[in-house]
Amino acid sequence: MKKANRATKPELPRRSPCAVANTLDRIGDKWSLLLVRDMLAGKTTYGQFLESPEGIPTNILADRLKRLEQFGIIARSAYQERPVRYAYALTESGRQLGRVLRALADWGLENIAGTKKELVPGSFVR
Amino acid sequence: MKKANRATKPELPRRSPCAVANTLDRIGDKWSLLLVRDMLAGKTTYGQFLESPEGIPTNILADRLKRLEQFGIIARSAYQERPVRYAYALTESGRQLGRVLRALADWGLENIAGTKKELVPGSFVR
DNA sequence: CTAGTTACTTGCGTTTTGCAAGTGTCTCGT
DNA sequence: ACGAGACACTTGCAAAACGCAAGTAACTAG
Repeated sequence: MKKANRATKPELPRRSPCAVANTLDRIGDKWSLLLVRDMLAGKTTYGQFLESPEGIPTNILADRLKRLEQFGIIARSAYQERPVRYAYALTESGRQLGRVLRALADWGLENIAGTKKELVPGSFVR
Repeated sequence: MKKANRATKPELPRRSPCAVANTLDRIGDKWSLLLVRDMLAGKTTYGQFLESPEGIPTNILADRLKRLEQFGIIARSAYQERPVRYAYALTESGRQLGRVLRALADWGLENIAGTKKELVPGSFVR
């Protein structure tokens, strides 16, 4: 797994100047947007993310949190000392991904049988 | 690479009933939505997809076209016999992904410096 | 008969993913 | 003071996905 010190912006190799391509290079994988979904639903800690029904592996979770932080989509802060515990929260930039989430959810609801809108009621309803 | 006969619906293992998760399992990778973008911009052939600036590898392209067809997002049809040449086009379901593309493009434009809205003018403007 | 075009497939080395287990820090109960 | 437990990760390793280059198949045009 990639070794990168927390909170330093990585210069991603740019495939093209396309806004869609560049966005996908940041959040275009199977897990990143699920974490954003969870945060929009109010989750904030490592442990809470692990509880989601999709079952993200712990190493992937740690990696994605680091990436999202580096991209300025989320921010990490200690919510208590002794012992130190961290909370993750969406930045303004991250909150704006709500529109993407909503579009994805709407598409799934219309086009995939048996899918449900929310796991946590009231999270990203219109 | 996965061996699957064309146009048969694959039963994807369902990570959860969440609409977002299920949508991501279909199109949540670095290439699928770029193909949808290209089709919204009017591209239809294998050769045209290869011309896009991101430079998709040929085996990935063939695989993604097959997947998207299996999910009912695009449809393949021969646009000429002798020699047989194929055209790919979005289905109604695929066209509805335009909303996702627009959300992703808007986010990129606002949050990633140096990104541009379109490669082909008039493709998926509001 | 040779070259060119289109649409792929195949091989293979590299990277990413996923599962399980382990580590470090600190609290609490006895 | 000691052991169990919670939290937030890290490490090792096998399996899957990706990416590059080259090869194949079905024609057409010269």
